[in-house]
Amino acid sequence: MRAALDLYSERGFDGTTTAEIAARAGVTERTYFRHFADKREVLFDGSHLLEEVLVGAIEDAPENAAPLGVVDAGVATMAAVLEDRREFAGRRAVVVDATPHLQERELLKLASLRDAAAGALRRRGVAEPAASMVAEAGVAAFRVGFEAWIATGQDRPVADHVREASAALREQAAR
Amino acid sequence: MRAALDLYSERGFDGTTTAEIAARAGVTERTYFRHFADKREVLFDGSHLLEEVLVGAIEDAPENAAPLGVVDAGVATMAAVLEDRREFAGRRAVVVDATPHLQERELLKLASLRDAAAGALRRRGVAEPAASMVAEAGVAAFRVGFEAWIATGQDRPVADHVREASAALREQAAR
DNA sequence: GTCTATAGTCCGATAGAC
DNA sequence: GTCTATCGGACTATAGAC
Repeated sequence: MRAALDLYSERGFDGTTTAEIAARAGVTERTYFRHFADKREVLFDGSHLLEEVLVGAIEDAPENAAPLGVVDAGVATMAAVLEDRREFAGRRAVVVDATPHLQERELLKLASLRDAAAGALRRRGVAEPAASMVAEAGVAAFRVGFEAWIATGQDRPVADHVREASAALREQAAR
Repeated sequence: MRAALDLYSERGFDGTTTAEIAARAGVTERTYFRHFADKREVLFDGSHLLEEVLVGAIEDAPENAAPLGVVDAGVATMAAVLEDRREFAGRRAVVVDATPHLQERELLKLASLRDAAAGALRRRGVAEPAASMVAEAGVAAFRVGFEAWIATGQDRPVADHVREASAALREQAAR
């Protein structure tokens, strides 16, 4: 993973071959593909951990709490996990933003996060389309907040940015 | 485009080669790649048209209309464009839902739609992060409404489903 | 670890429309 | 004369089969 991020940063995603990543990591190309399904996946390894945090937060929330509040709290918790990895997250974000192929994979991971959150809400009794829309809103706040955190040089906690994004949506919905 | 959709429906996306698509359309493989950047793009050709509809609707809205209302109206208009193509849209949705590679591309197109809407809102003076969040909410309503339309056999207008999704989010935001 | 199919790029040639 | 469409061959890297 480190070898890949370094190479993608140095030469760009398209300018890097899987053989080069494998060589820098000291393994063969076949071994690379045994660990990661494709050339992109190497940058998305920890994403299922975030999903567990979000789903867990939704499941553990008080029974009759408002769905949007539950999800907003969950995504803020999830964001806080990234606070410790700010350097890796920042370098990774630069590469992803520069590469459409990586953006696609990132969006698929966010969609998986959103589906998991919507499922957890439905299990709490939230009906459709409310469950899907609340999940979308939460993941959107996470994404927008994360981007602002990266863009502003990470001087404020990422969870603050995320909460600011969800507050902005609530305000607009009330107009 | 017809050749590709037919083949993807018959044999699946992975079971179809670009050479086969080209052959069925009566051109060479090289010609296929001059029209479409890759194997996926052939199913996403009209998407920039939807973007124009949405951005146009946002630009033409009354000056001090509420941003979320403007975007909701815009995505409902955009959805209505698909009403005429319900058969193509339905067949296409089946293939996309079955194929992660195509889902990724679909998500990228939705992200492009979202960025275009956020940009149009900023030009109207909406600040961040409100502009991004309102754009996310609108595109989410479009996606959720479209899926419900496909899932229910298209017996009600797609724009109805989209409006129902945005109404559900407003309701949740008020709790 | 070996072998192979296929997606996708780069080079260039040709030909009709206006 | 320029624009745009088709086509061909050779090539490389990704990714899957075994």
